[in-house]
Amino acid sequence: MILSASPATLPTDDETALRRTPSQKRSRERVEQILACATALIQEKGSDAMRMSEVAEKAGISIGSLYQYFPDKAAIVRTLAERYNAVCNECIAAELAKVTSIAELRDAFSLLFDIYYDMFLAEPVMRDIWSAMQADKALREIDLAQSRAGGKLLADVWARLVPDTPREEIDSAAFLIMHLGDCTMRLAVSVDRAEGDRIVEAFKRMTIKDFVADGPRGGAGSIDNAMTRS
Amino acid sequence: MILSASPATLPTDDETALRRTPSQKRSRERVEQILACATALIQEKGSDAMRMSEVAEKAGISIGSLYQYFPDKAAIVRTLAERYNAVCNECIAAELAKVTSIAELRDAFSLLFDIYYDMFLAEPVMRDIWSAMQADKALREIDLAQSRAGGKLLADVWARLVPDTPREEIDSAAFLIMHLGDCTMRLAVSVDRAEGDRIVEAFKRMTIKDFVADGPRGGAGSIDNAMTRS
DNA sequence: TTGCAAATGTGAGCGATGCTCATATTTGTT
DNA sequence: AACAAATATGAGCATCGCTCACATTTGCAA
Repeated sequence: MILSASPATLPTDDETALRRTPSQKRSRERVEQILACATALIQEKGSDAMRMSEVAEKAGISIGSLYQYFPDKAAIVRTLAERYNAVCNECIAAELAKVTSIAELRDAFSLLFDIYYDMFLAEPVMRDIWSAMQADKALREIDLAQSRAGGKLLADVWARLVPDTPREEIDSAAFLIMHLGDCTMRLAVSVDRAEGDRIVEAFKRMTIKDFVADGPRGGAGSIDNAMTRS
Repeated sequence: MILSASPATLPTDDETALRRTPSQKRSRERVEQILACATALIQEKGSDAMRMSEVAEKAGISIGSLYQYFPDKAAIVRTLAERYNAVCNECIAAELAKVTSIAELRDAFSLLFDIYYDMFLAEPVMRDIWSAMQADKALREIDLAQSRAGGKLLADVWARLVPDTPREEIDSAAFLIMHLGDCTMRLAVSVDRAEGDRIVEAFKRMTIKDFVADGPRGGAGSIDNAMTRS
């Protein structure tokens, strides 16, 4: 599991998500333990079926203690979501940093979605959390913020490569692509593996055509550029 | 509102969703009234915050009567979802029926997503239902079935136009495009109108490039066809 | 019209669950 | 040792989906 493997390198919890900032060592450990137990329970039965009483019991603490740190059940899920996002962000930033040409952008994008797909396949908890997303408004906002952040990274690169396209258009297209990447992953892992693979490939081809055609508006390479623009 | 405007032309309720098939006129009216009140409440406060007691009260019936027809709260939402789907299906089938060339397919697709976008903009209840989707497994399956159904319509047309592409690949790509269409609509209506418009346009361009390049695999029109295939 | 079974209606209340709060215990500091 | 701040506790409250035993209405045959 991504999170438990290297908790030290991950960002500290968003303070807004915690009810009380743990100042003593014992309580800081307890927060980590709560998150670990919640992760295990989500893996076992899903975030929806996860009971706060179960989390407390598994962590060996009382219900009251649980609520000392997390204002509500959703806050636990949100904290985990933000940690997963941080991992994704590092991947995206690392891959896009190297890009200096459209061909490289295409390759980076292809690789990025392979990595992303592997993560989704390997992390049932991550999948569950994104499934629960729609039910929680705050979680949805975290998700969109994530797509915006990734989209901005992509748009910065993209804008440099196709300087004649309006920035607004680039931003919206990059935001959309990042978001649809998420959607594609969720879809791909919900069907059988063979179809999941075909779906991910189809998505990559679709988006890559966007790049090869020199930007979101379609460039000289696109046959029907004039018609599409009208 | 789509549903209340022409309830007679809509498909009768999926029998599996109803606990008891209403045989008398009174109860059939009651089912419709329940759905109408539920729609109003979802519009007002969202399906999550909608209380069964409120639905009963607004419909002027008892809690018990409510549960005579709908086995649970989700069943009400599901029934509404299926009605919205039926409307969408008719649109898709109607537009795709006319298509005999790739250019026509492109135009039909463009028009289809404009219609779809308008529906999403005009129907807050529809939006809410799709947001609640992830929380309900059965609802998610309805959604995927819908994408599969639309995808099949698209794949049939597509396969005729690009006969050399493996059918499996076409099916997966068409399924993906339909699903991503949904995702794009949900995203577009969750941001401000100007950005929503740009997002829908970006999606259409992305998918249209897919068609113009002669199929999901990319055809002779695609510059880097050989590279993409490898 | 009357009688009767099937259909439909009712709402008190059960069970489950997220969460609170008054109180008890532990920790760090002087 | 004393004390305040931090932390821990769990009985119990409030909410909500849903059930069930019983009442009422409807359609129909005699």
